[in-house]
Parts: sequence; C-alpha cells; structure tokens
Amino acid sequence: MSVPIRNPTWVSKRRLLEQKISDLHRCSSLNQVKQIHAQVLKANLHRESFVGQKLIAAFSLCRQMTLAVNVFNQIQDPDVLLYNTLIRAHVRNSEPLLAFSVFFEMQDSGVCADNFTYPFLLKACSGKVWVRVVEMIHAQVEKMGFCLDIFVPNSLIDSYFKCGLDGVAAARKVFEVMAERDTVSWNSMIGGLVKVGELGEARRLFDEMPERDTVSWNTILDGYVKAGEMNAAFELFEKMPARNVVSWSTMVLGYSKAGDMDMARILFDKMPVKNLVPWTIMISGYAEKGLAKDAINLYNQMEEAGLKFDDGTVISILSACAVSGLLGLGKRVHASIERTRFKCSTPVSNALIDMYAKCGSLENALSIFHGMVRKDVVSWNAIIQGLAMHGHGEKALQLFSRMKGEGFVPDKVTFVGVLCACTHAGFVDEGLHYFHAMERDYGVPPEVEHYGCMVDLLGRGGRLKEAFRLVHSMPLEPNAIIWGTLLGACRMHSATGLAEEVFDRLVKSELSDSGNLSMLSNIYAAAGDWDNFANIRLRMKSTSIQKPSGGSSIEVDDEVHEFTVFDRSHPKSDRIYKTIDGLGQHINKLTTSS
DNA sequence: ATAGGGTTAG
Repeated sequence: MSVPIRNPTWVSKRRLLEQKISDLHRCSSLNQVKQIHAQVLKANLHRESFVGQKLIAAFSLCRQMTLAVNVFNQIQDPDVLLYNTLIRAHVRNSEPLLAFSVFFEMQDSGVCADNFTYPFLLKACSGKVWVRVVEMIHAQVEKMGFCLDIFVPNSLIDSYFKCGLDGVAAARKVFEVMAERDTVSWNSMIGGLVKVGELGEARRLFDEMPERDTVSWNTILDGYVKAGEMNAAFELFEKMPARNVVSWSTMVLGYSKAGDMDMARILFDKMPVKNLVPWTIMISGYAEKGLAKDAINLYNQMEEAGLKFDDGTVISILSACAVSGLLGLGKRVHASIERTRFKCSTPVSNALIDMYAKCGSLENALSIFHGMVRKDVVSWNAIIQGLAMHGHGEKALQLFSRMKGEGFVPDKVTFVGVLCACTHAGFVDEGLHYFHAMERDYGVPPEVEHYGCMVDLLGRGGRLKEAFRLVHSMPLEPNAIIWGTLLGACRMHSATGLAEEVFDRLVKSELSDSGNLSMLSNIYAAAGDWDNFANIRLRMKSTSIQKPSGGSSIEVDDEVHEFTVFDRSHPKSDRIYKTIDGLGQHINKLTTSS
C-alpha cells in the first residue's frame, strides 16, 4: 500500500481555519465567532492554548463571557498566557471580581504570574474599594523581589493614585523607600498629586527633583490649568526650557475650559506643530459653547489639512455637539465617520446615540442603537435616557427589561434613566418599585442622583409630603439640585409656604443660584405676592453675575438660538413665549379632563 | 509618567 497523500482540499481548509483563528480579533459579529468556534471543535483544535486565547478574546469582545469561560474550561492545563487572556477579558467586561477569582485559581493550580498578569490586575483596581487589592499585589511583588525592577514600583505609584485619596499615603511610601528613583518615578508622583488636587505638594516635588524633563513641566503645567490658575500656568509656560505639542495643548485646553476661546485660538494659531488633539480641543471648545460657525470653519480646515480623525476626536466633538444642540455639525461628523470606516466602535456609537438624542433626533439615535454590533451598558443607558427625556417612558422601560434579558447588568446610571422614564411617564408607583429594587435586587445603592429623581417623581406626581419626607430621611446630604427639584415641585402645586422653607435651606447652604431664584420669584408671582417677587428679582441681578444660569440652545440652519432663564433677547421671543403658554394650557386641559 | 474622548436627576 502506498503512503497516503494528504488531501489537498483538506490542507487548504486547515490553512484557512488557521488564518481565520489568527484573524479572530477582527471579527465584527458574534455569529462569525461562533462559526469559527464550531470549525475549531470539528477540527479538534479546541485544546490548543493559542486557539483558546483567540476565542476567549473574541467572545469577550462580544460580551459573551459565558462562552469565553466555556472555551477556557475545555483546556486541561491552562498556561499563564491563557490565564492572562481570561483575566484581561473579565477586566474588559468590567468584572474585576471575576478577574481576581481567575487569578486566585491560577495561583491554586501552581501557575506563576508573569510580568503581564499584574498590569492586568492593576487595571481592574480603580475606585476606592480596591486599594486593598493594590496592597495585596504590592505585597506579592515585594515578596517575589519584582520591586528591584524600577518599572514595578513606578507602576505601583500610579496604581495607588488611581485609588483616589485612599492610595495617596501608600504611593508616597513606595516613592520614599524606592532604592533608586528615575524621572518617571518623580513624574508619576507629581502627576498623581495633581490628580488628587495636591497642587502645593506637587509643586514642591517639582522644585525638588534633580532633573526635569518636558513631561515634568507639562505635568505641573496641567496642575495649574486644572486648578483654573491660568495666570500661573501661563507664567510657567513661558518659563519652560522646551515646549512640545502637549505643553501647547494643555494651555489651549485651559483657556477653552476657562471660557476664553479668543486666547485659546491665539495659542492654537501660534503652535509650531499640531496634531489631532489641539484641533479636537478647539473644535469641541467652540461647539460646546454653541459657536457653531467657528466650530464648523475649523472642522472644515481640519479636513482640508488632510487630518484623519480618531475615536477621541469624534467622541469629543459629538459630546460637545450634544451639550449645545449642534445637530448640523453632529450630522457632518457622523457622515465623515460613515465615509471613512465600515463600523463605528462602541464608544463612538454611544456618542452618536447621545448626540442624536440630546439634539432631539430620536429616530437617528434609535437606528444607531439597533444597528450596533457590540452594545455595552453605556449604549443601553444612553438610549434609555434619550427615550425617557423625550417622554417615551414606557418604551424606555421596555428597553430596560430587554437589556436584562440580553444579559447586561444595569448600573447606577441605568437607574437614573429608569427613574427618569417613570417620572416622564407619570409612573409614580413603578418608580418607587425600581427605587427599592435597585439595591435589593441589583446591588446598586441609591446615590444622590437617584434621590433627586425620586423627589422629582413624587413632586410631579403631587405627593409633595412624601417628597419632603424622603429628603429629610435620606442618608446622604441633599445638594442644590435636590432642593431645586423640591422647589420646582412646590411651584407646580403652588405651595408657597413649603417653598420658602426650601429656599431658606438653599440660602443657608449657599446653594442658591439664579435658576432657583427665578423659580421662587415665579412662585411669588403666581401667588400674587409682588413685594417678594420684586425682592427676588433684585437679588437675581446681583447673583446672576457670579453664577451662570442654565439654559438650552438649538441649532437651525447653522445658527444657534440660545435660551436662558428670564431671557427675552431672542428676536422672536414674544411668539416663543406665547407658544409655550399655549402648549401649557393645552396640556392642562388634557390632564384635567382625564 | 504629560494634552482631547461615551451614559448621571431640577
């Protein structure tokens, strides 16, 4: 019998599968991944570590962690690479606890962590609770002698600062006891101190350090910018021995955030080298402030300069459009994305949903949402919020239950949307139900935002006493929004006496702003108390200078129309207010007749 | 280790 010749079709099939496996990370749909998984099982390749790594990563990108874990369990003696892949998958899916349980499992089975394992774990540790975990990792790397490698203490400093205030002392300690410090160690300390708002100490270290590089200068510069001290920042900026694109961008952002777009533009024009970031900062700055013409001009220039934008650019500009209702620019950005790539990334789609919803184009928001390949919690939150905002409370609640059905875990933002949906649909009892269920059934303790929603829900539902009781009994300190909401409820039900009580609290806690003042003046006006009305209006004149009042804006044909409290500067102001009054009467008629 | 970036109540 002759030696069997390999079937050429079989060989090419096998090659094709291997190619598919190594391209798994490029798969855009769950079905494709499932198909390849089936082929892997048929070819009996599912016990290979490399194949497992690829499949786990691909399933985790589709949020199919059950499938990812199944793949993992098929492999008998997982190596460190496979463990790392699963750890990273859990971290990516915001499941730090599961990531750690895999890590412990790995230790129990005697597989040693490598230099990749700890960075993945450290990435899972953000937020206050996790400082203990950084401490645990710290102890382990210390025990294994990893701390002799300067890379390790440097990243520990960074991780401790990521724990917020709880980690600051430990970060200082690591820095103090380090055998040797390099510029990165100093810069990490300065950056961390800036992040937690310890600008003074950051500056002391900056002055103390033996050798400063441009990163050191940029970091301390950012500290002054974040503190809003633009004069000090500018002084530093002029003194710097060398400036790079980061230094200039930091200054441009600072002026933009301070509302000084002219100064931001002067520096932007002067920059010797620009990359995407300063362009993004400028366009977003204009867009956020409703300066549609400037934003669009610069956007055109950026396109003409042949710059291809990345996710950061797109997200930043879209969220600025959402703030000021620049639907026109938002649509242009959307069109540019569609031209340049096949599918949007999840964060970009999320930004699009939010932009369309906030600009009032719910159909577009919904079509982006339904067309998404990989939704995440944020996608659901954004669409639930968008539907709620536009009065589709019932639809929002339907999506909430679908979200759970598809295996997504609601978070605190989801419940803000859900409660908001109940308010807008007038579902007071459902709202109370969700409010009680969120901690009990979902492990999400209510925060001040949720109490705010409840005050609004009860207040609008005419259950003013319950709203008051909730505010007085809540375990958290009520903020200006809570009192303002309560004040609004008082106005709605002409409860002048209660309103005064609320307002006293606002004044005492120095939380009164022009919005709340105008609300109180409306209450007096409605009650015919013109003396108090005049009093409040006088007060508004003096406080409105200190505190900017809230408002809304909308873009029509590249022109932005802005509206703030008591503002009648719009040329069609009379007609607008007449229309609003008409609508109000119409609504009253409908609600009293039903 | 430094600059821009998604969802949060009135």
